[in-house]
Amino acid sequence: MSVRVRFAPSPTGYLHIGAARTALFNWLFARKEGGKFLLRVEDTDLQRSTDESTRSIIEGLKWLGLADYDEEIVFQSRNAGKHREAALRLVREGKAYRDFTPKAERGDANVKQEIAERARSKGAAGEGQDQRDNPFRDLPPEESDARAEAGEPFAVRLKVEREGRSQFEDVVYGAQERDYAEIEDLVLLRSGDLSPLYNLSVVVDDIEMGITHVIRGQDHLTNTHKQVLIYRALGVEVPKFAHLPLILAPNKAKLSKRKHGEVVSLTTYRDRGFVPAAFRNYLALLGWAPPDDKELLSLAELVEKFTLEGVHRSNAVFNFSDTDARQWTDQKALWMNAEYIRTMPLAELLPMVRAELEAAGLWRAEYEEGAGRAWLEKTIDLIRQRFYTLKDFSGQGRAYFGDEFEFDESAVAKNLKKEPRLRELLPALAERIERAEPWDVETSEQALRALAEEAGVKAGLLINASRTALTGQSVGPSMFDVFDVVGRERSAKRLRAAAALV
RNA sequence: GGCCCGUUCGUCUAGGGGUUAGGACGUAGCCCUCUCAAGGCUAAAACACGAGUUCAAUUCUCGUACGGGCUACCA
Repeated sequence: MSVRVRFAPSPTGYLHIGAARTALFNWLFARKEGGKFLLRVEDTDLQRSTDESTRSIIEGLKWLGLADYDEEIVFQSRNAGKHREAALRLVREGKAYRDFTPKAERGDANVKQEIAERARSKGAAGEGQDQRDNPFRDLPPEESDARAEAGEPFAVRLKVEREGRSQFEDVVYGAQERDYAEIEDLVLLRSGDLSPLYNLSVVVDDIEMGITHVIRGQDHLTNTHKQVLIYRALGVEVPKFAHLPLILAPNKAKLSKRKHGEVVSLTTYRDRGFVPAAFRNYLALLGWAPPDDKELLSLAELVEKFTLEGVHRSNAVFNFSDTDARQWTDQKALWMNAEYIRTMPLAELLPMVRAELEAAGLWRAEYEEGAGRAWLEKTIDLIRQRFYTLKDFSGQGRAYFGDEFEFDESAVAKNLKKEPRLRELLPALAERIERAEPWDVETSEQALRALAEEAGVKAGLLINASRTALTGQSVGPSMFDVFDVVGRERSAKRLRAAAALV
């Protein structure tokens, strides 16, 4: 049977990086196996689900290059009828039962509190109250039918056997067993509107979609037993399960939007200048490792090397600091982004730089073609060597694309103010530069070194002063490349202007 | 509380009965050098603990500790 997997996010917010990784692993597995990658939006919680979240999730997948799902998106809420039908069928077959317990007795108002109470009261076996004591569990079918027909509200619960163990094989975590006594008679359909609950919906949809491998976060591992029970009751073969280790915050807690903010949102990485391929590469290495030491992997290489067996069982810590701005996200992710920026084919980088320059109002029509285009490519290739994110092109790289840029105070202090003679040397250098023939990297260097020698100063003095004069900064590419790219006139102008800063 | 899962440098990880426990990020140093990166070289840095099995355990088994997940008429 050919592989069919799905990514099934619930649209209750932006795409979480953990979810993004789950999507990636599903995608990689599908592509590797020549199977289908499907998308299902689990929007059954109408209160919390929004169309905007759905859009942002799809956008996120698109950004990561995973939006080529093979079939129409399935919206879980639209299948509620099927889910209900399946549960009602189980009632008819005696595998599930109607629970007529009135609302007042349920006490499901504050569940968290209930769990806490349960923790305090030792000795209570299994989850919650043992539903096998539920008086409605063995209600004669006729009576159950009669009460239902009379309009008495009821929930539908799965009848879990009293003795025995549930088991399944997880591709990542191995053989899993759980005592039936640990599993309550889970609710399939809510009382009143008979709306389906998560575990039922997932199973029915996965059956409907012909899912062969359920690849999802480890937080679903324990509940998988419940789902296996539903598959069995429905008389359907269970798919293969592969649970993924979780991504944790530095304090080892589950990474959550509420507690950890924007670092967990995929859109943050897009907005802060990440190259999609770089972030995808980084994500792939969280909870999985290739068989060799190679870490910089293209999508094709990831597909080739990916195996579910290579996924590990221990959770991974996503290392970042909320006090140190330089470590706003994991250092390795940042490093990988820099690596991609400086080594990826220029043709692939260009559109991203363009978008960044356009957003910053630095894009010019002349960059489209011809000499302007050639200049743009040369310049980007030069400055990208030192950049970490796409944002740097409009930030640190600003002086290359426009005449309005800021002078870094410490750079001015260090490279301009330290030597009063620069007041005269800078204009002198400007003159020499204007006379350099032909104008290129060699002649500008000769001009500068000649002036330094005549004036009896170190070439470094003029070089560093020039760097600050031309770019406002103390760091950057080789100075003569900067002269070249900034151009003769602009260079001379900036050198003269900088004399005033000395 | 119960059940389940996990534990190799700060972080991501490789490895697996006998290894100088390997790589990457980060950190430090040196080289290169007009600055800063990049690059090259080097360094510091790990098998949670205790038993057992074994000639030998980081690797297997069992405990303990610690961490995580689940435990809803949420998804």
